[in-house]
Amino acid sequence: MDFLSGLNPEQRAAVILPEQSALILAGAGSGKTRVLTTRIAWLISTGQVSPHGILAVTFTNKAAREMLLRLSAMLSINIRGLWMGTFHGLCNRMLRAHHLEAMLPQTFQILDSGDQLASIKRLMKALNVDDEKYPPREVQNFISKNKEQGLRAHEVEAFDPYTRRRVEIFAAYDEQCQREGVVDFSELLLRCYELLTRNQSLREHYQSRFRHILVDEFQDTNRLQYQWLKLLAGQHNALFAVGDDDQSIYAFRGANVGNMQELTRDFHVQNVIKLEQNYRSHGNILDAANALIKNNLSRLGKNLWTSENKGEPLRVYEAPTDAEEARFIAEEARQLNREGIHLAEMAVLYRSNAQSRVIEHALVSAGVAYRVYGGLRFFERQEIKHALAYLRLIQNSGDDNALLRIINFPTRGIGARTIEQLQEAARAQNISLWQAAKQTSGKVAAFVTLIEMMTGATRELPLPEAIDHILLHSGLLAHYQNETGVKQREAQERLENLNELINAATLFVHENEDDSLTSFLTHAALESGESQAEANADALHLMTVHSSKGLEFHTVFMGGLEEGLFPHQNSRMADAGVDEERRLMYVAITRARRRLYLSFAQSRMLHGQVNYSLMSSFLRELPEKLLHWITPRIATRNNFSSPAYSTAFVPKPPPINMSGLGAKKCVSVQNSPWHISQEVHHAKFGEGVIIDIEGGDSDMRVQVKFRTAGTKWLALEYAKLTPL
DNA sequence: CCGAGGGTCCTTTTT
DNA sequence: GGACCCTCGG
Repeated sequence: MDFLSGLNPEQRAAVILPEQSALILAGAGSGKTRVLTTRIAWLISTGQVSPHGILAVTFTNKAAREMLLRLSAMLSINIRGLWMGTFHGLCNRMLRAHHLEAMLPQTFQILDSGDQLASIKRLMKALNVDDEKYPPREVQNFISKNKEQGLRAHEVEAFDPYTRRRVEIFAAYDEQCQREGVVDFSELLLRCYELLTRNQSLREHYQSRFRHILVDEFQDTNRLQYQWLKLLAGQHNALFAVGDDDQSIYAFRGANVGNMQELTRDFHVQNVIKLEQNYRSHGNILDAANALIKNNLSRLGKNLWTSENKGEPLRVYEAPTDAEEARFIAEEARQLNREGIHLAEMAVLYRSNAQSRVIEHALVSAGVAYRVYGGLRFFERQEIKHALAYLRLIQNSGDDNALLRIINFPTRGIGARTIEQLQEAARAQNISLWQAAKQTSGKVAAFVTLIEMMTGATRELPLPEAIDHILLHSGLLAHYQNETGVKQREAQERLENLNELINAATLFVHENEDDSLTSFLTHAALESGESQAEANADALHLMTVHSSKGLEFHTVFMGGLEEGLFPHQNSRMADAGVDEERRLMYVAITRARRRLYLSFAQSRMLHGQVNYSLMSSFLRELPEKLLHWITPRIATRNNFSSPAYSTAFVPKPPPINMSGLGAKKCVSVQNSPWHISQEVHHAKFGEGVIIDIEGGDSDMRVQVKFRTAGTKWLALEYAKLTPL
């Protein structure tokens, strides 16, 4: 088998495992996608199973596409019968095929999280629920979390009135969705799971079909997903799970790393294969990653190694301010680019999105092209959702969400009062808003006529032409074309996006056998699309550490390594939160192939206020010998004081903008050895940073933010503070 | 029906 | 600082 050549012994062992369940612990950069695809190719080409007998599951559409692409490059035979997709995509497929058994209309629509929230708000209004006491977002979370645990409203344990009320809303919400023929993301999974649980013949059909089930990123599965897999695997099928517990960074959205241990128990996994050889990074980078992640106690255990050389040390930069840090990154990226590294081969990673602003500003100033990942996706844009709502209403008149979105957009003089009356009428007769609208006259009736005309006119049209028709006759195009003044630019962009929607539909029709409207709407919901075009342009990548998972770059800038930001303050509360933050840092480090910059700032603008922080504890966990400090290294790291540091490396004192007290403070700062942002040590409280200073020479008091002991005011006369 | 203005919140995200 | 949401006034 020529595709087996080039695999290392562990990869090969994983690929040619006999037909049994297995857990492959695949470290970062160890070639896990290759192992997965080669395994499938090997199973098929050795005749052990036909493509028909394989189910391959991923989390993202991107991963599914990539696997399919690689697989078709390896195999010459037709792999049509093979099911490959995301959990949601696969569940959708089963539900459509068995919609009657699943008690859904064939053309059921999928609610994205925004639609779901709108749906919940509408319901709560109808039920007269106080949205101060029950914030809709929280209710949404409550519903999704429970569904992801496999629980229906009546199965949720509610011991307090607060939870009981939320359970009631949960139940009413599910009823509303059922009535309207819509399904939210977690419902796709839960409904499919229930379908297979209740329907023995269907379950047995799929069980006997999918002899091999392969799962990517297994550490990210939630409870329901694991149960779904277990159900499909039954007693006899082989569940081949690939994952990395050290890269589990999605506990906050329900991922359960424990599924890995559970898998080995439930499926009597004989041997766990570890892929530890890394094909991505130089040695120093891996050594740093290994040293860091060792501090997590509950691990399955793994140590990355490479046959490559050590490479260069990690470069550490301490900046006085976030703006300075950004300026450094921009400058360095520009320099590297001049030396021949493509901008697209570099990435700036950060813990939270708010950090991108300063960096973008610096990049603009330095004239460095960049691209920010994340943010609004194509199908989530307001104008696209409006256009799709027309299509949804045409498709399924029971879709109240869709009707409400467009009944007065573009404005056609139907006000809030009219809409309320419509909702009351619908509720009273237990009918859809559409049906209620049909009973009225006047402006609402005109709207009904408009939709009916559209329905008739588009029935026989190919999808792109149908969309074109709707854009024109709904008045959407005219609405944006008529925008003037400050909004004109924005409207122009929206018009371009609407045009792009027609292109997307054209492409969709070309690429899919099933080019029905339902299919397109499903596509829009399940694949919200790229956030920005121009993927080919050579631009520096900006993204959160989370979204960098799975990617790699020649050079990585990891910014904002400050205690409280990374690890994030809020993670201290969460169960094993700091461990998850550490895994996140591990992900960040292992993105770099050749060069890794680690930087932090003494002060940072956060929530509109200047914030002073200590260096991240994660940076301290990295072995000194792997690091090269670009700025003078911090004194504590040497165990001797470094006078050079404070004088040479605080070019300008951080701004203090309290007009009245400002002058006094500045004097104090200049005359005393203490200044804001200075790192200090206290005999009892440990290490901290000065964040405020008050009083004169003799009765001077400083406010210190300690690493562990919180923030305290200390009188310098009494407190034993030593500069670090 | 719109837009200005005020209050509130602020970690991470895919489907 | 700024995104978002709601309210109130024209």
